[in-house]
Amino acid sequence: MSSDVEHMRSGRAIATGGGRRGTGVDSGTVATLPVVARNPVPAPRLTKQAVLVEAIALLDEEGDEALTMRRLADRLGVVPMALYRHVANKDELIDGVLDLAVSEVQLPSSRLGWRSGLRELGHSVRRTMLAHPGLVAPLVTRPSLGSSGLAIGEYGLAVMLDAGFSVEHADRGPKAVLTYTIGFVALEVPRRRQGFSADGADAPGLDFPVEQLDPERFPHTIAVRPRAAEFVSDAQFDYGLERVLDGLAAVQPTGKPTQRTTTGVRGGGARRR
Amino acid sequence: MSSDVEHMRSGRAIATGGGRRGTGVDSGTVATLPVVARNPVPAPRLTKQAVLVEAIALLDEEGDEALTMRRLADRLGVVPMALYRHVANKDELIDGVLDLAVSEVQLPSSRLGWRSGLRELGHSVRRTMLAHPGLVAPLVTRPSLGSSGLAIGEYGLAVMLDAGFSVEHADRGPKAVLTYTIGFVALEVPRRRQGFSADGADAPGLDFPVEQLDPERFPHTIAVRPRAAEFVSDAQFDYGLERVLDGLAAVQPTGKPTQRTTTGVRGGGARRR
DNA sequence: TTGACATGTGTACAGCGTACACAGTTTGAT
DNA sequence: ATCAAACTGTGTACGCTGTACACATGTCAA
Repeated sequence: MSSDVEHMRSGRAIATGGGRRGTGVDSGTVATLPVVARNPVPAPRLTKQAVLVEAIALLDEEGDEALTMRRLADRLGVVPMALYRHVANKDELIDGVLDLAVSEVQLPSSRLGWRSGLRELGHSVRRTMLAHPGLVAPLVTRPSLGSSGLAIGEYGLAVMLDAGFSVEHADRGPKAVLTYTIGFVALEVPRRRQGFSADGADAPGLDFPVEQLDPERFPHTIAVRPRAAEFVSDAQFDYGLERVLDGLAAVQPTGKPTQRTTTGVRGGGARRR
Repeated sequence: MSSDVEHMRSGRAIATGGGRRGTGVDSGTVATLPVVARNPVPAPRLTKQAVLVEAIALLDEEGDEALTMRRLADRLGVVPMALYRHVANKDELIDGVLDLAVSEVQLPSSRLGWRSGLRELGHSVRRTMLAHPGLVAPLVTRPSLGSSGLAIGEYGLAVMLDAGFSVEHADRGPKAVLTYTIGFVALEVPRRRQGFSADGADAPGLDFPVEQLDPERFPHTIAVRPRAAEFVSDAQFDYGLERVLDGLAAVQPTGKPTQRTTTGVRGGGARRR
């Protein structure tokens, strides 16, 4: 879950826990006010959590360009500089938001077997990223890998080692799956953003209609044209994912045969179980 | 050829700010010379090409954050707004630069066979993008796909159809390869940017040392730790790429067996044993 | 000569991230 | 009970960004 956003600071210090503020024992200068007027509630101060949560909401609602310190501060009813008491700068804000989103990724059951496990992992990652399209750019752009990312890695590792893969394969296999998955979503998101017709009437991401392609240069592209629009489809995602999984099956240690539906026979189908 | 910097028309005294435009080049003398010194040469005007070429140079030399209209204009010895005669806005500039870079991708020989062809294509794309790290973010971020991108698609399609793959596989297979490749490079570039030691002493992209991971939560990750740094290695790239290719081999039509080459292929070792 | 057209200049503006000095409240030590 | 230190939010200000707009200049066709 989200919770562990901050703790990774080496020193404790940060803490920011929820409840620590004590009862106001003093009275002091406040005397000018009636005693009763003191608000017993410690006042809901801004916290890093609150900032990150609001940031992700802003991102989801208004897109990545809308995420500015000023707008975020506005939504929190606060002046822009107030945010800097809780995040060092905008980069740290984005890292925090990213980790928050990554923490939403649902890890598949660990009883699943390597193939189903990795497949579900890929789907889960894609689902989460599509829910926060504004975070895809930061995801591929930033080097940081929060603890939530580590948990994903741990899952992949575990499921592969359990299946009898060597350490090398267990390490690299899930990385390949995630690389493919993240790459797909990264390419997919901007193409979804600009509308495209699923029937392939016009290929998304092309600056010009297929009609005016030079038949000399692009004979096959023209012939296959109706498929161009498929770059962002579920089916295309599944297809590539299954190919990676097939590739892993091909190097699986022979000791434990998996239910790969045998038959190198075409099968062609994207999904196999 | 980036040096087509300006030309400073002699006649013009108007000034335009004093000192800048230092980009040097010609004719220090001048000034206060006979008024008649009209320049008969039509003057090498700024062109869109020149702007794009200079932009890519700026990007490569100083990183993506350095690519601003003002800095680019400076390098061209011109006022910022002058650029807008050649590109509609910064987005179009970036699209142009991106397409220019993509056009540098060397397509492998078409006699190569699907497996080697796609492998070389992946390597070629990666090589090109690593040569222009500042362009990776735009590559995954923008929906546009210039004609150079189409040529890459055409190549993949051709090599697959030649090998006897069905239209569906010929369409989707190369897309899977490219998705993986682009995803890998996208993840790789920011991790390369922040230094990391290849020996895995500290894993890149981690905000904290492996030592302080909770052994309960991350047992396998800790055990495998030396491999963490490998996220950005050539070997990891090759590994995943070979898995995708294996996956395609698994759905290859049986009619034409391919030489599942175990040979050669650049040092990139991820081979099975 | 004229005048349309293309190209580069200069100024200006809104918006961005954030440095810095300050004010209010809360807390801990005395 | 007092006082100093510490947080946390405020206000102002700076440098940088992309780019709208009006204008100066150079070229070429009529």
